[in-house]
Amino acid sequence: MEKGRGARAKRVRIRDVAAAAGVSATTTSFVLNGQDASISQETRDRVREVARKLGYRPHASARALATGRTHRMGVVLNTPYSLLGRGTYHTQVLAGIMSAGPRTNYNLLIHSADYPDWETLYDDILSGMADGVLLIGRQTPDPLTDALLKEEFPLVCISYNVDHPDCYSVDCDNERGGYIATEHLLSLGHRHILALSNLDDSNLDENSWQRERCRGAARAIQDAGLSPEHLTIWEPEGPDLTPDTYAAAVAAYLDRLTPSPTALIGYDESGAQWLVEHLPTFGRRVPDDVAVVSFNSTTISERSRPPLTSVWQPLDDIGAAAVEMLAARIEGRDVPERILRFPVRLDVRASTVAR
Amino acid sequence: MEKGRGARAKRVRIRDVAAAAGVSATTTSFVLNGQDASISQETRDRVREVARKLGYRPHASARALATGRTHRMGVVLNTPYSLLGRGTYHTQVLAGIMSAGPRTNYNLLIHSADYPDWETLYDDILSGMADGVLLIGRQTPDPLTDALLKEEFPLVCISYNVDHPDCYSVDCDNERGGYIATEHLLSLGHRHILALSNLDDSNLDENSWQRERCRGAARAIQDAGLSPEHLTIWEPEGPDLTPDTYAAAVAAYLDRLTPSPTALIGYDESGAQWLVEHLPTFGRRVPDDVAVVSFNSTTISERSRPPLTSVWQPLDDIGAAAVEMLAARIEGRDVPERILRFPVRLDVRASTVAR
DNA sequence: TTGTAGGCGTTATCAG
DNA sequence: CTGATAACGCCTACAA
Repeated sequence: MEKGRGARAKRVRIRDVAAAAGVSATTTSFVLNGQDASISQETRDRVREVARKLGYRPHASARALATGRTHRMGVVLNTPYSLLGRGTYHTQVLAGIMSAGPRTNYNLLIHSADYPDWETLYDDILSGMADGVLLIGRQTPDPLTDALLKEEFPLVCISYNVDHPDCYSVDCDNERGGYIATEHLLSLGHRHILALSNLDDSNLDENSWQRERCRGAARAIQDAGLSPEHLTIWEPEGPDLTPDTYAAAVAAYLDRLTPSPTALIGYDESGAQWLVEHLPTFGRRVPDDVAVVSFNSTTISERSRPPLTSVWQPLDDIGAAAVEMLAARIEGRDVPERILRFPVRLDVRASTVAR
Repeated sequence: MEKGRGARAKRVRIRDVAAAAGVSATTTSFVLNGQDASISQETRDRVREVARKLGYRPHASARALATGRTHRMGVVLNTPYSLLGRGTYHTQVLAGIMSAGPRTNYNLLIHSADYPDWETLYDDILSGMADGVLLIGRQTPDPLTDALLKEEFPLVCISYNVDHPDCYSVDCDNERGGYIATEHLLSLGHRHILALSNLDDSNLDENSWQRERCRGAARAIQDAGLSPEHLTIWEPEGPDLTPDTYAAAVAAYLDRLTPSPTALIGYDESGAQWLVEHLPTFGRRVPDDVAVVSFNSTTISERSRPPLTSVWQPLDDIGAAAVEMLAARIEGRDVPERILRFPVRLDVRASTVAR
C-alpha cells in the first residue's frame, strides 16, 4: 500500500493521479467520469487502477463549482422539533426521503425553517448549497415557498401545494380521505359531523390539504343526500392548547351546537388523540358518545386509547416519490404530473362504532 | 428593485458587487466577511448596501473550495429507518442536533450508513462533503468509525465510544443508569434480575453502552451485598424477532433459570415494550409476576401498557452537545473532555412494583 | 486603505 | 485518442 501521505495531511488530486498514470488530468477526468468512449482500454484500466491505489476521491466542492451541480437536496422541516411533537408523520416522510436520496444519487441537507426565520434559510438555500429543495407540510400561504418559486428554484412540496405553475407536489388523495372518513361515519348512522379544521371563508387559500379534505367530506355528505349543514367545520385556536384545553374547547363547542354532532374528524393526528383521551373528562365518552376519525394512521392512532379509526396514507412512499420527482426536475427530465397523488385507505379501529 | 437578471439565470458574483460599488473584489470580500477593520466606514456601508440591493449571496461551493471549510456536518444514522422502528431515540437526538446546527453555524447532511454499504458513505464523507461527522448509536466494533478515525477525520460519537485517542463522544452516564435501575429493583425486594443484553466474554468490546450499563448493574448488586449470580445477562438473538417470539424466548429462558428472575432490565426500549405487552401471553404478568425496567423513557415507555419504569436521559441535549463538541474540534478550539456524560434519572411507572 | 495576482480541484472547450 | 488552457467564484498573501 504505502500511501505516503500523512493521513489527512494532503489529499490526492486528480493531477496526482494523472501524473502517476502518465496521462493528463483531462484524460483522467474523462476516465473517472465515464466519458471514456474515446480512451483506449489500456489507458482506462491504468488510470482506474492508479486512482484506486492512491485512494483518489474527487473533491465535492471543486466538482460542484465546476459543474454547477452539488448533488444535494435540501429537506425543509418546519422546526427542529417537527420530528417530535406532532407525531410520526415527519419521521415517516423523512425515512422515505432518506431511503430514496442515496438511491437517486443525492445527499440530503436537513433544515428547519424557523431558525431564526425563513429568510435566513432562504438565503442559505439560494447560496448554491443544494440543487433543489423538498418542503414538508408547510402552512400556506407560505412566504418561503413563494419566494423560492419566484426565484425559479427547483422545489417539490410534500403534503401541500400552492397555486403556481412551477409548484410540483406529492401528496395523498386528500379529498378521497375526507370522503371515506365521512362515508364511514355516515354508514355507522352518524348524521351530524364536526370536522376539526380552522378553515373558513377568510382563509380558503390556506392549507391545501385541509381544504381538500373538507371538500371530500362535504361531497360525501352531499352524495348521501344530506344538506350541507350536517357537516360543521371548526377548530379551537390558540398557541397554547394542551390536550386538556383542546378537548375542553371541543366539548364546549359540541354543547353549543344543536343538534350536537356525534362524530368528529380530526385532521391532526395528535389532536385526535387528545380528543379520544381527554373528551371523557368533559363528559363525552369515545366512542359511545362521540366517534372520532383521525388522519395518517401512524402509531399515534394505533396506540391511543381507544385506538383511532384513521385515514392511512403511504408517507414513506410519498417522501421517496418526492425525491424522485425533484431529481427529475433538477436533471431536466420530464415530469408527467405536477401534483402526484397517492391513494388513501381507511383503517377502522375502536374509536368509531355504530350510533 | 429592478433586479435585471432573469431570476435564476445569472447569479450575482462578488465582482458584480465590487463593480457596482466601485471597489475591488478584495475590498468587497473583506467587508462582507467582517475583515473590515481596515476599511473606511463609508466604503463599508456602500458595499453592504449594494450587496443587499443586488441580492448577493456568496456561492457556497466556491467558498468551500477556497477556504477548505464547507460549514457542514454529516449526521450518520444506521439506516433510513432508524427514525422509525427503534422508537423515538433517534428522533430526539436528531431534534437536538437540528436545533444546535444552525445556531452553531453548520448545515446538516443526513446520511444512513447502510446504503449500499458503509464504504460508500465513507468515500462520500472523505470527499470533502462535510467538515466533520456525527455518528449515532453504532454497534462497536464499527468499521466506519474505525476507518474515519484512521484518516483523522473529525468525528463525535453519540451514545457510544471506541478506544481511540481521537474518539470524542457524548453519551449519558450509562453505568449510573444500570446502577439506579438495579438499585430500584432491589429496593422493591427483587433479588434475581435478568438484564437483557447479548454481552458475554466473547464480545466485551462491543456496545460500550451495554457494557457500561451491565457494569453499573453489577455494582449495584455488589453494593447490596449480594453475590454476582443474582444478576444474569442474556438476550434472545436473531434477525427476525417479533414482539411475540422475543417475549416467548425470554419467558422460556426465565423458566430455565432457578431461581427464576422476578425482574428484567431491557436496554432496548422497544424490546422492553414487547416484553410488558407480550409476556402475559406466555404466563408472566407484568408487573405482578415480573417487573420490567427500560431505558430512554421516551413515549414508548410512557405509552406502553402498562407504562414502563425507565432510565431517562436527555437525548436532545446530548445531540446538541455533540454538535457543539464537533464544531469546537473542527474550528480547532479546545475540547475539555473527550467523553462528555450527561446525567440520567429514573422515571418510575407501573411496570415495577414491590415483590 | 485598497488593489493585483495566484490558487483551491474540477470540468469543458478546442486544438492537435 | 490526448493534452493545453481557460473557466467556476471566492479568498488572501502581498504589494502599492
